[in-house]
Order: sequence, then C-alpha cells, then structure tokens
Amino acid sequence: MSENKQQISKNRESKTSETGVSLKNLAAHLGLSITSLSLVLNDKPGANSIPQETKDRIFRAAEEFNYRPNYFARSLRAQKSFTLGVVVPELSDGYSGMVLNGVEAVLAKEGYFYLTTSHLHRDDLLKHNPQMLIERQVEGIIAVDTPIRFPTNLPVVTVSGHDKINGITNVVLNHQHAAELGVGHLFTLGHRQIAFIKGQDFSSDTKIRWETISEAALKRGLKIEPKLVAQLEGDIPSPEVGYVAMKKILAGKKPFTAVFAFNDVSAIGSIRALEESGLRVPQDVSVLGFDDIYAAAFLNPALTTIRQPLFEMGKLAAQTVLNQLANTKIDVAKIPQTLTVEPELVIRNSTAAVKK
Amino acid sequence: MSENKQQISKNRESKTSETGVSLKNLAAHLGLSITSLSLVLNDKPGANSIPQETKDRIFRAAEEFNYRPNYFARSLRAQKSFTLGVVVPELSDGYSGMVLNGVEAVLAKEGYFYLTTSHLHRDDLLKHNPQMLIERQVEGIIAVDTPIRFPTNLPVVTVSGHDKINGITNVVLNHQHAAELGVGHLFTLGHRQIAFIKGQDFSSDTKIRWETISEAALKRGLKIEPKLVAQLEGDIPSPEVGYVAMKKILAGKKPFTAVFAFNDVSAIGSIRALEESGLRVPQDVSVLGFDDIYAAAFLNPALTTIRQPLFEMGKLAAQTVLNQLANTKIDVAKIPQTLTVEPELVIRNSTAAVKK
DNA sequence: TCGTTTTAGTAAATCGTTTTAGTGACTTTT
DNA sequence: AAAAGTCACTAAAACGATTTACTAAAACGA
Repeated sequence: MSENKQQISKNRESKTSETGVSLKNLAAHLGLSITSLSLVLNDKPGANSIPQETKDRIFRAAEEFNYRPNYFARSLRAQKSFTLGVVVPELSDGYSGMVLNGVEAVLAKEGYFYLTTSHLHRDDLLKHNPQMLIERQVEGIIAVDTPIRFPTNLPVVTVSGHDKINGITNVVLNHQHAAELGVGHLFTLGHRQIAFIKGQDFSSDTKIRWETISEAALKRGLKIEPKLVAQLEGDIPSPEVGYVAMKKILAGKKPFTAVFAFNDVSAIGSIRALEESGLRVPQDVSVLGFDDIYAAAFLNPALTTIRQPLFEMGKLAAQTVLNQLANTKIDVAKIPQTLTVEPELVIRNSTAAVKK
Repeated sequence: MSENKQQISKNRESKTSETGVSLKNLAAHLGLSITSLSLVLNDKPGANSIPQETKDRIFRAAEEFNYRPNYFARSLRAQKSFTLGVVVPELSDGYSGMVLNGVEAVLAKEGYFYLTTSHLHRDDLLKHNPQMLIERQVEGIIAVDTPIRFPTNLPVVTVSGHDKINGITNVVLNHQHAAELGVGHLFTLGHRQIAFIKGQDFSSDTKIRWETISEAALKRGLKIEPKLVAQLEGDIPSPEVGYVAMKKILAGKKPFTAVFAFNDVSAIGSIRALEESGLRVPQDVSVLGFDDIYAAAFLNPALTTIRQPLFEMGKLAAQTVLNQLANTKIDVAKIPQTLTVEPELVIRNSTAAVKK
C-alpha cells in the first residue's frame, strides 16, 4: 500500500491561498502603478518607454510571487473566455472520446479549454445544453454526432453532422467513398445477397450512410432486399442493439452471405446473433463494420471495417473554430459548409470470399 | 440529403448579439436602479420592502429581454466558477467516459460544468494540466485513474486513486472483494494453474489489484508462478497490449488453465493470442476480465468479468466534491480518505470448469 | 533659451455583477 | 408633536484585470 503521505494546510478557510497575488498587491509591493505592470507583463506598445531595468523588476516580482492574471477579470474585460463548448450524445462509447482527444490536442496548444455536455438524445437537452454553454460564454461550439437545435451567432462546427445551415461547417467522412469501399469489398468477394443494418434515426450519419450504400449497391446491380435490412433501435451504446437487429433479419429466413453493419459496435452484436444461430463468421457470413474502434482488431474474428479518422476529425473541427475566432468579421457566406475526410478499408478476418 | 436550411445573421461582427442585455440596460429601461433589479432577481432579503408590483415589472422585463447574468461578472464578484476540473489519462477507452457520464449527471443538477484535460501518462502534463485548471478557477478537481502530482487546497477526489494524501478522498472499488470474487470463481471451477496479467505501472489500480489477488490466491493455497505472470506495457488503450503480454506468457511454455486479466481490454487481446496458438477459450483456457465494458457481453466468447460500477463512482466523486464545497470551513482531518464501492462478478462464457 | 520630443510613468474608466450602507418620505407610537 | 419605525428605493464600493488619456520631467534641436 502506498504510503505517499503529503501534508497540506490544516483547513480550507483560506480562499486567497488558491487565488494568489493580484496585480494590485504586486504594484504596491513594487511601488509602481497597476497600469505599468499590466503594460509590461502583456508587452503592450505602451511599455516601450519603460526602461529594461524596471521591466526586469516587474518580471522578477511576478515570478517570485507566482503572479497569474485572474481568469474572470481578464475574461470580463476582454469578453473572451478561451473556452469552447462540445456537445456529444454521451461519452462512454469511445466514439466521442476519440473526437475529444483530437479537439483537446488542438485547443491545448492555444490555451483553450472546453466544456462538455451530453444530450443523451433527449430533445430538451439538445436545446438546453448548448444554451447553457452559450451563457457560460463559450466562444464556439463543436457538436459531435448531434443535430443543431439552437440558434446562435457563435462559430459552430459539427463532426458527422449533416444539417445544411448557413455559417455552420460540417466535418464529415467522404461517405460515397466509404460506401464504395465497403460494398465494393463485399462485391469483389463474390457476395450478392447482402444484409444491411441501418443506424438509429437520431444518429446523424444514418441517412447519408444509407443513401450512399444504396447507390453503391445499385451501381453494381445489387438489389436491396427489404427483408435483409434492419434498423438499430434504442440509445444505449452497446452491441446489444446490433444483436437485436440481426435477430430480426435472421427471423426473416431470407438467405444472405454478408452483412454491412452501421458500426463496429453493432457488428459485434451481429456476430453474436449469427453464431447463436449456427452461422460461422466469415465462413458462412461475412461481417463488415464501420468506425474501426480499438476493439475491432481484437475481436474473434478480427473485424473488417471502414475506418473513420475520428481523432483527425476532432482536430479539424477545433482548428476550424479557432480559425474563425482569429478572423474578425467573417463573411458567413464564405464559411465552408463541408470539410471532408477520407475513410480507409481495413481488411481483417470477418470477411471472406463467398462459398461456391 | 436534409435541406434543413436555417438563416442566421449575415455576419459575425455583432458581439453583443450573443452577450445579451445587461442589468444596466434593463435598469435604465425600467427607470430603476441596478441594485433593485439585482436584489429582486436574486430574491435577497433587501428586496423585502419592494412591492410585488414592482417585482413583477422587473421579472417581466427580465423575461422579455431574456436577461442572463454575465457569467464572468458574477464569478469575479463571487469568487466562484461553478466549474470543476476533471483530469483523465485519455478519453477514448470508455473507462473515463463512463466515469464522466456519472460526474456530469450530478453536476448538471447543480448548474455546474466541468473542464476536462488528458495527461496521456506524461509527467509534465500530470503537473501542468491541473495547474491550468486551478488558474481557470475550478472549485474542485476529480482525478480519474490519475496520480496526484500537484499541490492545492481545493477539494480533490480521485476515482481509482490510491495515494494516501491528507484531505483527498479516494473513490475506490472494494479490491479485496473483487479479488475474492475473481480468484474464487476460477478456483471453484477447478483451476489451479492460473496465469495473471498485471496492469501497467502508471495505472493506479495495478498495485492494489495485484496485492489483493495474491492474497486471495495464497488463501486458497495457490502459488503464483512467476512464469505465468506478465505485465502490460505501453500506454495505448488497445487490446494489443494484452495480446503482447499473453504472448510472453505462452512463450514461457508453462502450462495453465486460466487467465485473470487486468481488464477487459487486455482480456480481449489475451483471447486473441491464445486462439492464435491453438488454445480454445474456454475449453482449454478460461479467461476472466475486469471492468465490464460494453463490448464484454458481446465478445466471442462473451467475457466473464468483474464489474466496476464506473458510472456510480463518477457520481459519488462529484457528490463528494460538491458536499465539500457546500460546507464552509471543513476540517481536513474529517474528510474521509476512502469511499468504497462494491464489484460484481458477471459470469458469461469465457470461463468454464477445468478439464478432467 | 524656447519649443518639441522622448522618457517614465499614472489616474480613471470600463467590463457586469453583488452587496453594504444609506436616504428621504411616510406612518405609527407615545 | 417629537421620536421611532417602515417603505421604497439608490449610491458607491468591490471583484481584478485592460486600456485610454493624461502628466511631469528630462533630453534634444535650432
């Protein structure tokens, strides 16, 4: 057991111990005015006439007393919070987490932080949460897999959002390409009876994913059998929803040799349902996922999937918001509506050539 | 393609459009003083003498102009940020996400938000990130699976932290119980040669988990074979690290019939390594995980595991911080050092009775 | 030597609240 | 009729920075 005992002060009454020294204190100590300190510490033009010696005194004192400008005072004055808001469905499924990693990587460099809220697909929170963020004076909003249900003039960038709204940039996957990769892969392996699992209606990629897949199938002369299509239902981020969907398809008794799932999580559930009914993956049925979550490579069988570069998408979203903040007076008409990133087909062991 | 077009204002120069109306504006409009409005809107004792009629006028105007107190001004005055800081290793593995869901559930009710930072197990960020949070005036800190490397007088609560520091509360699993459940389960199934995968050194549960498991094994007369123990290495939250560890154990050529993995993610990697060398799970080797992540139920085979109530742990951590904030002048000596939550054994298909 | 420029600063306003300490005008008590 | 309340409010300080508009002295140029 670690006996890493550290001592901190006996009680917590002393608020000031945390807030530290103010510019006023420091100025009094140096016998200078607050103004001079501010000018020097922020390296403003007004400090030009102040001799280096005095500047050094100021810097030394700031260092010695570990002066940090008060965040609220500074933000109040500057009307700037150095904070973005991020709206996500919820955090535990790994999808949003990957995007947030990218967001944070970019923001940290610029001294920005972010507040997160989860809407859990609830209509009230979808409106309320962003409003709370705006009251908190966030300078911009990143919405991950989340529809925009709130008005604002702040910069807004979505990740996997598909609402066409003036002034809002959507960072999206090249879905045409993704569908081509996925359907093409299965087609090349000889599959002609393919089952599809559609996403939940609330998921912002559901529609476009389905449209592009339909097109890619049509192009190859595949027709989509309604009995081989099921939709995910329920908002828990668990493979269970995929399991239920696959059970439904199996109940249709229509033969098929491959499944293109909405995402990896539902692919995992599908595999379970298939194996329960005696079908082996990939010998009897090939399964293709989407996203490439960490576990995908280590499932049994390892999952073939379409990778979305979620980390990059998070970075791109954050960069886009920061760019807009840096440019004063942006013409909304010139904000790009869409930024596209490319998917990648990752072939593993859950797909195989169709049996003769 | 959704044609959900909405119109927002043509350009973004108008800062005020977002910040809204101030108390000053409102007071001028009503012909009253700022003081009166503040008193009435905050329902302070000073408003007792103000007639209901005037109060109603104020409320109506506030409603009409959608008045919201400026967050910075209020916080500057009150020296209160209504914000906590949360420090995590990183966000994409689902573990921290689950905890954050719990944290948010509690904070949202109280009008609190939280800022997140990831330290990526880097020593510099382990110090720097919490300091940044403190400069941002967070009122308390929740550290998830993260060692405390910074001094502060703020309330600090860890989730799965084991440093014994005065004034810091650790929300932890009952590890004795967890070890008993895990080792007991394998023992009951007849396993006597058990392999173990230890966590990475940076993971705060590694030590205690190992100690309690060793005890539980000893208690049953099992001796732990060094060749059957491997430690996770590398800080990516991927099953790959478990795969590598299991390869190492297999290379030792020492026979065993069960594996107790550090967590579900490494259990997944282990299963892959076992099956690659021709061992079937659970017929030849039983595999026991830890955490019960979402995917655990849907692996093939479905993973037997020890569930940690991460969502509850997040809630408990947040509640504990808020409690400390509500009580002024807390005696540090009276802050509980540990809050314990109970694990649960979830039996699925990756464990089975040992072959005769 | 007078006028201008440079040097070395500072006072005060401002951001938008909250809070303390009042101020007059009425009303009630004795 | 004077003293003591109550009623309906308000002025001003404070939180801690930034920024604009100054001042007073020294140095410089003609």
